[in-house]
Amino acid sequence: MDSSFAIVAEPNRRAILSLLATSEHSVGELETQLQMPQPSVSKHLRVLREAGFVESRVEAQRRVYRIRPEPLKEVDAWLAPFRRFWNDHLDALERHLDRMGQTPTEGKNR
Amino acid sequence: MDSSFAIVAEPNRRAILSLLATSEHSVGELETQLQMPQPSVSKHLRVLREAGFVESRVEAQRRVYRIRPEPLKEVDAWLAPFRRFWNDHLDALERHLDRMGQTPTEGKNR
DNA sequence: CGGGCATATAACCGTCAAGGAATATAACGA
DNA sequence: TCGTTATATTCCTTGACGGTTATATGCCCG
Repeated sequence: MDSSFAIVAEPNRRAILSLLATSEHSVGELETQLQMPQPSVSKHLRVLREAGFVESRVEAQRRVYRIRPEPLKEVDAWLAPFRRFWNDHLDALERHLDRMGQTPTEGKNR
Repeated sequence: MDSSFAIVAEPNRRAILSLLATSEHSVGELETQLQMPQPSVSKHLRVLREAGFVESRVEAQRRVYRIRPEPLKEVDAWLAPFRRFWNDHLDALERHLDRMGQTPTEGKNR
């Protein structure tokens, strides 16, 4: 049971997930959209399914796959501590710097 | 030059990044904190450096590493289309499920 | 200059996972 | 039932990656 990151590391799996992000798709649809051999698609879907990234619904002879959010949510959660490196609203950063005693000479005009 | 996801897939590299998320650290500090052989740390740092996840500053005989946000930012960006699966206000989620087709399983609250 | 500390690189090895080809399973229609 | 479509599984090979050990590089200080 490797980490969710290892699952998402595979480019084809990311492609599959991206397609499923928009709407659910059958194996055949994924196959043609990605121009990738069917056994490959099935194998990646198996990995994704067993890792909880997708689930499938049976519809006649087709299996229709859709996203399951939980594992990607974990990935998202792991990123949280890093978001401040880019997201940070400027004012929060400024408050921090202010608290640190830095008087940013000038260059901050408002 | 593989994708940023492959870099982050490695658990030890994630550990390194997590440590650096708080503050910068020298190689030796990482080595002891993670209880991992020094060559391993250096190799992972090399991978992280070449992929742009970290950069190093020379301080006497030490190299002090710190985070560079860009690649993680890319990862974060890739997640964007999926966020609506969990972040979204409940009613948006319901709209989504409606669009995805009716799966009248129970448990419609969370 | 020489020795010691801090970090990087090299070489080797084992593992593991992805790709491809062939085949198996399952469900539909006639 | 048979044939066809849709998907899953198996087997095999191959390449990449991480761990380990040993060695190299670089910098400081006596």
